[in-house]
Amino acid sequence: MRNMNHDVTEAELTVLKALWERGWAKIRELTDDLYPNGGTSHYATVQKLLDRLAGKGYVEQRKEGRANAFRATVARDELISHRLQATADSLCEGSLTPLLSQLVGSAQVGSAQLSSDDVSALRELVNRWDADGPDEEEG
Amino acid sequence: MRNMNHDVTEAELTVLKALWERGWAKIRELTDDLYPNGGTSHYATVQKLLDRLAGKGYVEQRKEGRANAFRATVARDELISHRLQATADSLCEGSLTPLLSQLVGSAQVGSAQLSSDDVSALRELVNRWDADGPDEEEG
DNA sequence: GACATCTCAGACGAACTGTCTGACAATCAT
DNA sequence: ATGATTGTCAGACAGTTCGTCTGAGATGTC
Repeated sequence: MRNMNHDVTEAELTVLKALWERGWAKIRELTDDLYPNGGTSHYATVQKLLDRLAGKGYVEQRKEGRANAFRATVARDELISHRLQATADSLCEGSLTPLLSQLVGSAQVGSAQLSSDDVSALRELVNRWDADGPDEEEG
Repeated sequence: MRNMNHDVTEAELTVLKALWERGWAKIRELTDDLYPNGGTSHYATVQKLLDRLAGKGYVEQRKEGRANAFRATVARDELISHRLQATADSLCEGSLTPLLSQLVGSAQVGSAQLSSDDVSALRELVNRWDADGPDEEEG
Protein backbone atom coordinates (compact mmCIF):
# COMPACT_ATOMS: atom_id res chain seq x y z
CA MET A 1 0.00 0.00 0.00
CA ARG A 2 1.11 3.53 -0.63
CA ASN A 3 2.78 5.24 2.26
CA MET A 4 0.29 7.85 3.40
CA ASN A 5 2.36 9.19 6.28
CA HIS A 6 3.57 12.28 4.51
CA ASP A 7 1.52 15.33 3.85
CA VAL A 8 1.67 17.52 0.81
CA THR A 9 3.19 20.97 0.86
CA GLU A 10 1.61 24.09 -0.57
CA ALA A 11 3.88 24.17 -3.60
CA GLU A 12 3.62 20.42 -4.05
CA LEU A 13 -0.14 20.73 -4.00
CA THR A 14 0.01 23.34 -6.73
CA VAL A 15 1.86 20.85 -8.91
CA LEU A 16 -0.61 18.12 -8.02
CA LYS A 17 -3.52 20.32 -9.02
CA ALA A 18 -1.92 20.95 -12.37
CA LEU A 19 -1.49 17.22 -12.79
CA TRP A 20 -5.13 16.59 -11.91
CA GLU A 21 -6.09 18.85 -14.79
CA ARG A 22 -3.60 17.54 -17.30
CA GLY A 23 -3.24 13.86 -16.60
CA TRP A 24 0.14 12.81 -17.98
CA ALA A 25 2.25 15.92 -18.31
CA LYS A 26 5.87 16.76 -18.96
CA ILE A 27 7.84 18.96 -16.64
CA ARG A 28 8.04 21.59 -19.33
CA GLU A 29 4.26 21.79 -19.60
CA LEU A 30 3.81 22.03 -15.87
CA THR A 31 6.48 24.70 -15.65
CA ASP A 32 4.74 26.74 -18.33
CA ASP A 33 1.46 26.33 -16.45
CA LEU A 34 2.78 27.34 -13.07
CA TYR A 35 5.49 29.82 -13.98
CA PRO A 36 4.61 31.58 -17.25
CA ASN A 37 7.81 33.06 -18.68
CA GLY A 38 9.63 30.84 -16.22
CA GLY A 39 13.32 30.18 -16.76
CA THR A 40 15.65 27.29 -16.04
CA SER A 41 15.40 27.63 -12.32
CA HIS A 42 11.62 27.33 -12.29
CA TYR A 43 11.91 24.22 -14.37
CA ALA A 44 14.23 22.78 -11.74
CA THR A 45 11.87 23.82 -8.99
CA VAL A 46 8.98 21.94 -10.56
CA GLN A 47 11.25 18.98 -11.03
CA LYS A 48 12.26 18.99 -7.40
CA LEU A 49 8.66 19.20 -6.28
CA LEU A 50 7.80 16.25 -8.53
CA ASP A 51 10.76 14.41 -7.04
CA ARG A 52 9.41 14.89 -3.58
CA LEU A 53 5.88 13.99 -4.63
CA ALA A 54 7.26 10.79 -6.14
CA GLY A 55 9.10 10.06 -2.91
CA LYS A 56 5.79 10.33 -1.10
CA GLY A 57 4.13 8.06 -3.64
CA TYR A 58 1.70 10.66 -4.90
CA VAL A 59 2.98 10.66 -8.46
CA GLU A 60 4.11 8.16 -11.05
CA GLN A 61 6.57 8.61 -13.85
CA ARG A 62 7.19 7.41 -17.38
CA LYS A 63 9.33 8.30 -20.34
CA GLU A 64 7.83 10.25 -23.21
CA GLY A 65 10.59 10.50 -25.75
CA ARG A 66 13.58 11.82 -23.91
CA ALA A 67 11.51 13.67 -21.33
CA ASN A 68 9.87 12.41 -18.18
CA ALA A 69 6.12 12.67 -17.86
CA PHE A 70 4.26 12.52 -14.59
CA ARG A 71 0.78 11.68 -13.47
CA ALA A 72 -0.95 11.96 -10.11
CA THR A 73 -1.57 8.63 -8.43
CA VAL A 74 -3.65 10.19 -5.70
CA ALA A 75 -7.04 11.84 -6.10
CA ARG A 76 -8.23 14.92 -4.35
CA ASP A 77 -10.64 12.85 -2.30
CA GLU A 78 -7.82 10.70 -1.00
CA LEU A 79 -5.94 13.76 0.14
CA ILE A 80 -9.08 15.01 1.85
CA SER A 81 -9.48 11.67 3.59
CA HIS A 82 -5.88 11.73 4.63
CA ARG A 83 -6.15 15.15 6.18
CA LEU A 84 -9.43 14.32 7.87
CA GLN A 85 -7.87 11.26 9.41
CA ALA A 86 -4.84 13.26 10.49
CA THR A 87 -7.11 15.78 12.17
CA ALA A 88 -9.05 12.98 13.83
CA ASP A 89 -5.83 11.34 14.99
CA SER A 90 -4.43 14.45 16.58
CA LEU A 91 -7.65 15.80 18.09
CA CYS A 92 -10.13 12.93 18.47
CA GLU A 93 -8.03 9.84 19.13
CA GLY A 94 -8.71 8.72 15.61
CA SER A 95 -12.48 8.92 15.61
CA LEU A 96 -14.07 10.70 12.68
CA THR A 97 -17.38 11.17 14.43
CA PRO A 98 -16.54 14.50 16.09
CA LEU A 99 -15.52 15.85 12.70
CA LEU A 100 -18.85 14.81 11.28
CA SER A 101 -20.71 16.49 14.12
CA GLN A 102 -18.71 19.62 13.59
CA LEU A 103 -19.38 19.65 9.87
CA VAL A 104 -23.06 19.07 10.34
CA GLY A 105 -23.09 22.08 12.62
CA SER A 106 -21.33 24.17 10.01
CA ALA A 107 -23.61 22.87 7.29
CA GLN A 108 -26.69 23.92 9.21
CA VAL A 109 -25.49 27.48 9.10
CA GLY A 110 -24.73 27.42 5.42
CA SER A 111 -26.92 24.57 4.30
CA ALA A 112 -27.45 26.05 0.86
CA GLN A 113 -23.96 24.76 -0.02
CA LEU A 114 -25.04 21.13 0.09
CA SER A 115 -25.74 19.52 -3.25
CA SER A 116 -28.69 17.21 -3.63
CA ASP A 117 -26.26 14.33 -4.09
CA ASP A 118 -24.74 15.10 -0.72
CA VAL A 119 -28.14 15.27 0.89
CA SER A 120 -29.09 11.98 -0.74
CA ALA A 121 -26.00 10.37 0.69
CA LEU A 122 -26.80 11.81 4.07
CA ARG A 123 -30.39 10.65 3.89
CA GLU A 124 -29.27 7.18 2.96
CA LEU A 125 -26.88 7.17 5.88
CA VAL A 126 -29.56 8.24 8.30
CA ASN A 127 -32.09 5.77 6.92
CA ARG A 128 -29.65 2.93 7.12
CA TRP A 129 -28.92 3.83 10.70
CA ASP A 130 -32.63 3.90 11.45
CA ALA A 131 -33.17 0.53 9.79
CA ASP A 132 -30.21 -1.29 11.27
CA GLY A 133 -30.07 0.33 14.64
CA PRO A 134 -26.96 1.58 16.42
CA ASP A 135 -25.52 -1.87 17.11
CA GLU A 136 -26.28 -3.75 13.93
CA GLU A 137 -23.91 -4.33 11.09
CA GLU A 138 -24.67 -5.55 7.63
CA GLY A 139 -23.54 -8.92 6.30
CA MET B 1 -12.05 38.26 17.07
CA ARG B 2 -9.24 35.90 17.85
CA ASN B 3 -6.68 35.42 15.15
CA MET B 4 -7.29 31.90 13.90
CA ASN B 5 -4.60 31.94 11.24
CA HIS B 6 -2.06 29.94 13.19
CA ASP B 7 -2.21 26.27 13.71
CA VAL B 8 -1.15 24.39 16.82
CA THR B 9 1.90 22.16 16.81
CA GLU B 10 2.19 18.74 18.33
CA ALA B 11 3.89 19.88 21.52
CA GLU B 12 1.61 22.89 21.86
CA LEU B 13 -1.37 20.60 21.50
CA THR B 14 -0.07 18.41 24.30
CA VAL B 15 -0.03 21.45 26.56
CA LEU B 16 -3.49 22.45 25.41
CA LYS B 17 -4.84 19.00 26.22
CA ALA B 18 -3.41 19.24 29.71
CA LEU B 19 -5.12 22.63 30.07
CA TRP B 20 -8.43 21.23 28.89
CA GLU B 21 -8.25 18.73 31.72
CA ARG B 22 -7.06 21.10 34.40
CA GLY B 23 -8.67 24.41 33.64
CA TRP B 24 -6.51 27.08 35.28
CA ALA B 25 -3.10 25.58 35.88
CA LYS B 26 0.34 26.80 36.82
CA ILE B 27 3.36 26.07 34.72
CA ARG B 28 4.73 23.90 37.48
CA GLU B 29 1.64 21.70 37.44
CA LEU B 30 1.68 21.33 33.70
CA THR B 31 5.37 20.52 33.74
CA ASP B 32 4.81 17.81 36.33
CA ASP B 33 1.99 16.44 34.17
CA LEU B 34 3.90 16.38 30.93
CA TYR B 35 7.46 15.73 32.12
CA PRO B 36 7.40 13.69 35.32
CA ASN B 37 10.76 14.13 37.04
CA GLY B 38 11.31 17.04 34.69
CA GLY B 39 13.99 19.56 35.53
CA THR B 40 14.46 23.26 34.94
CA SER B 41 14.71 22.94 31.21
CA HIS B 42 11.39 21.16 30.87
CA TYR B 43 9.79 23.87 32.91
CA ALA B 44 11.17 26.41 30.46
CA THR B 45 9.96 24.32 27.54
CA VAL B 46 6.40 24.33 28.81
CA GLN B 47 6.67 28.03 29.41
CA LYS B 48 7.81 28.67 25.86
CA LEU B 49 5.00 26.58 24.47
CA LEU B 50 2.52 28.53 26.58
CA ASP B 51 4.12 31.71 25.31
CA ARG B 52 3.53 30.68 21.74
CA LEU B 53 0.01 29.53 22.48
CA ALA B 54 -0.66 32.92 24.05
CA GLY B 55 0.74 34.60 20.96
CA LYS B 56 -1.75 32.66 18.89
CA GLY B 57 -4.56 33.59 21.24
CA TYR B 58 -5.32 30.07 22.33
CA VAL B 59 -4.52 30.65 26.00
CA GLU B 60 -5.13 33.30 28.60
CA GLN B 61 -3.05 34.16 31.60
CA ARG B 62 -3.48 35.42 35.13
CA LYS B 63 -1.45 35.76 38.28
CA GLU B 64 -1.89 33.24 41.06
CA GLY B 65 0.35 34.45 43.81
CA ARG B 66 3.73 35.02 42.24
CA ALA B 67 3.21 32.41 39.57
CA ASN B 68 1.42 32.64 36.25
CA ALA B 69 -1.57 30.42 35.66
CA PHE B 70 -2.95 29.62 32.23
CA ARG B 71 -6.24 28.49 30.82
CA ALA B 72 -7.25 27.43 27.33
CA THR B 73 -9.43 29.93 25.54
CA VAL B 74 -10.11 27.59 22.67
CA ALA B 75 -12.10 24.38 22.79
CA ARG B 76 -11.30 21.19 21.00
CA ASP B 77 -14.26 21.73 18.68
CA GLU B 78 -12.90 25.09 17.60
CA LEU B 79 -9.59 23.51 16.70
CA ILE B 80 -11.42 20.85 14.74
CA SER B 81 -13.36 23.52 12.88
CA HIS B 82 -10.20 25.40 12.18
CA ARG B 83 -8.47 22.39 10.70
CA LEU B 84 -11.50 21.40 8.68
CA GLN B 85 -11.67 24.88 7.22
CA ALA B 86 -7.94 24.81 6.48
CA THR B 87 -8.37 21.52 4.66
CA ALA B 88 -11.34 22.91 2.75
CA ASP B 89 -9.37 26.03 1.85
CA SER B 90 -6.40 24.17 0.48
CA LEU B 91 -8.27 21.36 -1.28
CA CYS B 92 -11.85 22.50 -1.97
CA GLU B 93 -11.64 26.26 -2.52
CA GLY B 94 -13.12 26.76 0.91
CA SER B 95 -16.19 24.62 0.54
CA LEU B 96 -16.86 22.18 3.36
CA THR B 97 -19.25 20.10 1.29
CA PRO B 98 -16.62 17.72 -0.17
CA LEU B 99 -15.38 17.04 3.34
CA LEU B 100 -18.88 16.15 4.40
CA SER B 101 -19.30 13.83 1.45
CA GLN B 102 -16.02 12.18 2.27
CA LEU B 103 -16.94 11.72 5.90
CA VAL B 104 -20.33 10.31 5.05
CA GLY B 105 -18.57 7.76 2.89
CA SER B 106 -16.27 6.84 5.77
CA ALA B 107 -19.17 6.75 8.17
CA GLN B 108 -21.06 4.29 6.00
CA VAL B 109 -18.25 1.83 6.45
CA GLY B 110 -18.05 2.28 10.19
CA SER B 111 -21.53 3.53 10.92
CA ALA B 112 -21.62 1.97 14.35
CA GLN B 113 -19.42 4.85 15.51
CA LEU B 114 -22.16 7.42 15.09
CA SER B 115 -23.97 8.39 18.25
CA SER B 116 -27.71 8.84 18.19
CA ASP B 117 -27.16 12.54 18.78
CA ASP B 118 -25.08 12.70 15.65
CA VAL B 119 -27.72 10.90 13.67
CA SER B 120 -30.39 13.18 15.05
CA ALA B 121 -28.41 16.18 13.93
CA LEU B 122 -27.96 14.61 10.53
CA ARG B 123 -31.66 13.80 10.24
CA GLU B 124 -32.57 17.34 11.18
CA LEU B 125 -30.19 18.65 8.58
CA VAL B 126 -31.67 16.45 5.88
CA ASN B 127 -35.22 17.25 6.89
CA ARG B 128 -34.56 20.94 6.88
CA TRP B 129 -33.06 20.67 3.44
CA ASP B 130 -36.11 18.73 2.25
CA ALA B 131 -38.45 21.33 3.68
CA ASP B 132 -36.65 24.42 2.47
CA GLY B 133 -35.30 23.19 -0.80
CA PRO B 134 -31.81 23.73 -2.11
CA ASP B 135 -32.18 27.46 -2.77
CA GLU B 136 -34.12 28.65 0.22
CA GLU B 137 -32.70 30.30 3.25
CA GLU B 138 -34.33 30.94 6.55
CA GLY B 139 -35.03 34.38 7.94
C1' DG C 1 21.99 38.26 53.11
C1' DA C 2 21.14 33.49 51.31
C1' DC C 3 18.22 30.72 48.99
C1' DA C 4 14.51 28.94 46.24
C1' DT C 5 11.19 29.79 42.78
C1' DC C 6 9.45 32.02 38.99
C1' DT C 7 9.77 35.05 34.61
C1' DC C 8 11.59 36.46 30.38
C1' DA C 9 14.60 37.00 26.31
C1' DG C 10 17.13 34.76 23.51
C1' DA C 11 19.97 31.07 21.58
C1' DC C 12 20.56 26.44 19.70
C1' DG C 13 20.28 22.42 16.36
C1' DA C 14 17.35 19.83 13.65
C1' DA C 15 14.06 19.54 10.23
C1' DC C 16 11.35 21.27 6.43
C1' DT C 17 10.30 24.38 2.16
C1' DG C 18 10.90 26.63 -1.84
C1' DT C 19 14.30 27.97 -4.82
C1' DC C 20 18.34 27.77 -7.45
C1' DT C 21 23.09 26.27 -9.42
C1' DG C 22 26.10 23.28 -11.77
C1' DA C 23 27.68 19.00 -13.84
C1' DC C 24 26.28 15.79 -17.06
C1' DA C 25 23.63 13.12 -20.90
C1' DA C 26 20.85 13.02 -25.09
C1' DT C 27 19.11 15.03 -29.35
C1' DC C 28 19.40 17.74 -33.52
C1' DA C 29 20.93 21.09 -37.37
C1' DT C 30 24.66 22.45 -39.80
C1' DA D 1 31.96 16.40 -35.26
C1' DT D 2 30.72 20.29 -33.24
C1' DG D 3 28.03 23.24 -31.03
C1' DA D 4 23.44 24.65 -29.35
C1' DT D 5 19.43 23.13 -27.21
C1' DT D 6 16.87 20.53 -24.01
C1' DG D 7 16.50 17.42 -20.73
C1' DT D 8 18.11 14.88 -16.04
C1' DC D 9 20.00 14.61 -11.54
C1' DA D 10 22.47 15.73 -7.17
C1' DG D 11 23.16 18.88 -4.20
C1' DA D 12 23.43 23.57 -2.04
C1' DC D 13 21.09 27.68 -0.25
C1' DA D 14 18.52 30.80 2.84
C1' DG D 15 14.40 31.26 5.42
C1' DT D 16 11.31 29.44 8.53
C1' DT D 17 9.45 26.46 12.10
C1' DC D 18 9.79 23.46 16.17
C1' DG D 19 11.22 21.64 20.40
C1' DT D 20 14.57 22.34 23.67
C1' DC D 21 17.63 24.59 26.63
C1' DT D 22 20.62 28.42 28.97
C1' DG D 23 21.33 32.45 31.50
C1' DA D 24 20.16 36.83 33.54
C1' DG D 25 17.17 38.85 36.39
C1' DA D 26 12.87 39.60 39.40
C1' DT D 27 10.35 38.26 43.56
C1' DG D 28 9.36 35.85 47.41
C1' DT D 29 10.70 33.38 52.12
C1' DC D 30 13.60 32.43 55.90
